[in-house]
Amino acid sequence: MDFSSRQLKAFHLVARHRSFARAAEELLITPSGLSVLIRELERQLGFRLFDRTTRQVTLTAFGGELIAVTEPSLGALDAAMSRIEQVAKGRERWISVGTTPWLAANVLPLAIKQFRKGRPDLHIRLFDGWLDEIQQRVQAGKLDMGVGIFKNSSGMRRSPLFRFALMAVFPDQGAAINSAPTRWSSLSEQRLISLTKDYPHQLIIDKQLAKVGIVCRREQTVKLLETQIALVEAKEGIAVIPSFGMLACRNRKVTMSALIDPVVSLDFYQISNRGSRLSEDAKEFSRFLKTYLANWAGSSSVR
DNA sequence: TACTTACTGCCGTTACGGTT
DNA sequence: AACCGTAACGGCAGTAAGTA
Repeated sequence: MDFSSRQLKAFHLVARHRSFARAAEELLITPSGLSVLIRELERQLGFRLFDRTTRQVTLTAFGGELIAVTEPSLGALDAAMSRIEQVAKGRERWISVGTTPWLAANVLPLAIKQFRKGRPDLHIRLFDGWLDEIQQRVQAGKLDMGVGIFKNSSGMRRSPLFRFALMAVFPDQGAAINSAPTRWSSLSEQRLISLTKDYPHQLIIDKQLAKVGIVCRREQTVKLLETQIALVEAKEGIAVIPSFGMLACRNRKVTMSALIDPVVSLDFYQISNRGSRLSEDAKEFSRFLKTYLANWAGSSSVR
């Protein structure tokens, strides 16, 4: 069996458009040419990919299986080709990094700005999305790396970037940071403003609360860290957040306090595709980010 | 060794026919 | 009329064999 990436691309286009004519248009060939392309692919594979009449084109069961198997590879191939093309064309170099929206809005841009002072030739493309979305893109080769609280997963290379602590956020107590730490046990009976379970750190917080047998009155569950902090400011309850969330508290009348007994840490990881080597550029940015996060945490005492 | 020629395979087109 | 399939054909590039 020996088929070309062009045949594979043609197959995906016909599957997507459910039409030879429209797929051929996108491929910039005539429908007849596309028909031959698909027929030849089917001959090489030894099975039909589409059931077609002059009225409709539908994927066969085998075609459906082939789509599922080849989609990630084709995506990775496209991404790799476009990266190589960019390097070949403009000598400009790109790496792409995915992270969650809050980090993408509050932490990464400044890190990128600082990194680019030393490497103006290397551009960073930032993707903001949820963890599963980032993981899928890394797997498909559309992102060089992802940054966040990722679970270990087969096919993914995961390495720790930084460790954050959990902190409690209270309505204003006269200072941004309360030097006296807060015990988990003292959260008992507090009204808690939580994030949805989309956030892995919320699961860790819930687990810790359950572990030490604390029953909090679950006041509200919200989607954004900013909303969570704003509700604490409005004295609707308290929150438990990762220390990197301190940025979100800067312009709010709230007081943060380190949580102890026990100190619970939150690991931030960098993930990349196990199947492909991380480029030297991506490795360089990764090393920079590690140092940057450590300095950033130190300067804003968020550890 | 360098060049020419013939062959082969790939990719595409046009023209036309069949089906809905 | 719209759409897909088939047949015939052309252009191009690669390869093997022949020749000076």
